[in-house]
Amino acid sequence: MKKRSGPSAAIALDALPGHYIRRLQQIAVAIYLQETEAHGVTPVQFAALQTVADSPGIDQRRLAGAIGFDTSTIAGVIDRLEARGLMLRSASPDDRRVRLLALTDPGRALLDELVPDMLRAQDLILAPLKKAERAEFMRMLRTLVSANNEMSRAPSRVE
Amino acid sequence: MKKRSGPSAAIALDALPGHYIRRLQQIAVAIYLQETEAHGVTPVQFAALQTVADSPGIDQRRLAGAIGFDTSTIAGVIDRLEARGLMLRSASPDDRRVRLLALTDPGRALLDELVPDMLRAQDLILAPLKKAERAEFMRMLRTLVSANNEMSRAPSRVE
DNA sequence: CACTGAACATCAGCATACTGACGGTAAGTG
DNA sequence: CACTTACCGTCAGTATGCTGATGTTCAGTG
Repeated sequence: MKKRSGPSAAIALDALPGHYIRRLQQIAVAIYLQETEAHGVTPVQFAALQTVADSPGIDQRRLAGAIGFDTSTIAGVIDRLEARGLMLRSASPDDRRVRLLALTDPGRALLDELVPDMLRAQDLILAPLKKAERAEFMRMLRTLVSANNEMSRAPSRVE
Repeated sequence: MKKRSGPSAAIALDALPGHYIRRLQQIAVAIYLQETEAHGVTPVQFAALQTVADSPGIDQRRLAGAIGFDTSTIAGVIDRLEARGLMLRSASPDDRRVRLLALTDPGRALLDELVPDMLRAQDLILAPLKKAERAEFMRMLRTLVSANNEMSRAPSRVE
């Protein structure tokens, strides 16, 4: 299998899952940005907006858990959304450590405009696969992510 | 399926390929870093080292193309590898715009130490899948990446 | 109620990534 | 050979991500 038995043998990047996963992530982001260009919302910002829309009053910790963010990253994301007037941060009345999140009306409106474009991007990402393959690919993606969930610093937490 | 039929209906992130691709990329990097922790080489740095090892004298443009880097990103990557004494940049005698890359002896030595750990990480990433599924998953990954290659700013170029 | 430990948000530092722009160089054209 | 065009590397600006540390606040204990 190896081309040489000695050191510095050539390793084909093509054989490495990590390499393809990185490339696919680059491509998925590029497709998303192309389809949603008009709205100026990054993939991460979209995930934050959508999750807060679904669970108004969620705190940052839970938001991070819901999408697999690092809590040290999320502060900046929310800063930018807040600066654009799309999201609001407010102190929790019960626990002064906690900051509760909610969308503003413009935030909800933008999200509504964004969703169709975002869904089109998702279809485009998987378009090169045959229909039956797409479901299979998603199933394997879910298997890999849930089985290895704890490996990342920001594991997904349903609750 | 939808909670509401009107605007701001809940979109399950679970249904979005982009979300899972992002999570899998996070996880793949985390596994790689865990297995190669001792060497302090990031996934991107590894790809650069390996590619230069396979093609000594490659220029930055071609290196970027080989791994799907953006050329504006690669400068910093090489800066750091050069600062650690792992890679050398030298002016091309034929074209003074071009900088040629080569590994130093310590660079080659580090790469040799790194490869077994990196390969173990790759196995771990796909470990949750059954053996037959792994090949299938890689095949679909390749399909998605090559079909959408041109969508990213840094498409892969074999030559 | 003082004390300790845990939890939440944030920050500094480092490393990708992408956009758009720029200076230097080469190559093709008239 | 002067001129235009294209190419290579770089840089500034913005946005994730991770590690490790910090300040504030809460909760459990004696």
